[in-house]
Amino acid sequence: MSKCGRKKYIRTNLRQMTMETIESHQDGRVTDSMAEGGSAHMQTQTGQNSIPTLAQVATIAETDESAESEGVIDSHKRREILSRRPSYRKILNELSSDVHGVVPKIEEEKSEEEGTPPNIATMAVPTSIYQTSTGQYIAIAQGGAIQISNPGSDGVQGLQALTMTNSGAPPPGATLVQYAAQSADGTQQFFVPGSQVVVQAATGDMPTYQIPAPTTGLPQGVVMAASPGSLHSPQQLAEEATRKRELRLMKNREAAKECRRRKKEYVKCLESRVAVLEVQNKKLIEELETLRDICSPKAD
DNA sequence: GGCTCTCCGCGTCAAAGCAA
DNA sequence: TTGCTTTGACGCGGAGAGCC
Repeated sequence: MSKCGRKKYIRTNLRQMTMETIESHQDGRVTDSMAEGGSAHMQTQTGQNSIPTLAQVATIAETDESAESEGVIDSHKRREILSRRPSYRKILNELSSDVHGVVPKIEEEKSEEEGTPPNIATMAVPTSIYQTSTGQYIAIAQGGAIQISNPGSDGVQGLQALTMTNSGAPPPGATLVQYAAQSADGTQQFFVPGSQVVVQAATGDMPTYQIPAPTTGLPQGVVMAASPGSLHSPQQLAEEATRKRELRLMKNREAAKECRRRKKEYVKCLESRVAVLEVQNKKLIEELETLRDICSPKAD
């Protein structure tokens, strides 16, 4: 069996286990909501049968539990929950609001910490971080110092000197950045926050990029800076499409990492929850046995 | 040492979810 | 409706353990 074959086998088993969990719930209190879908498979909006996810199972379990404790269930709400794809963050945060102290809350975006390239994280806290089309990171500190790091290098090794000029008559609030392009084609593009997108290049051997202070009301977020000049030629359009794709892939790469981290945290929380409930269950069984002994003494 | 198995993380794609 | 985010699924490669 190949690697992928084995993985698929494991996944299939996981799905099977999940299905069994769902089916066991069909005998219980959530049967009405499950019956709406017609089967244990979730009915998606596109009409496809999809396998319920771990999170959905957890949601069902959570709903089941709350039904037991509160006795009142909004079936419509449950159907709504079951029909949606879950968000680990949301589920975990909801759990944490229900069970304080047991389930740690997933923190919102730690942008300062997680969004910072590893090579820059150990240096002075920058106010802006840009990425060039070649993967280099450019950090602009509050003092105006600019640092460039290569993604492959470690720490300060990737730093490159950068020349800043304020000569001439720059527009108010603008800082002129001169960066000697070292790529083969001599082109450099920056990814800059949306509120700071104005990039201007001078013709000649040394391209000049202008990054004014954020004065616009544009939403924050990393936006790829368009190369100077018009984008009307097919080649430029193709380059723009390529840049957009690279940006999308980069974002999705980071999103996937974050999603996996959340999923791991979510699974850990579920495991700890299981442990707590098992202990509770054991205690209740012992209590029940004790009460039985008291209420029905042996007739000797 | 080489081989196989198993686990893990990553990058990518596609589709669902969601907010404006 | 649209654009962005989130997440399941897939394939790949690396690492560690066990076996020969």
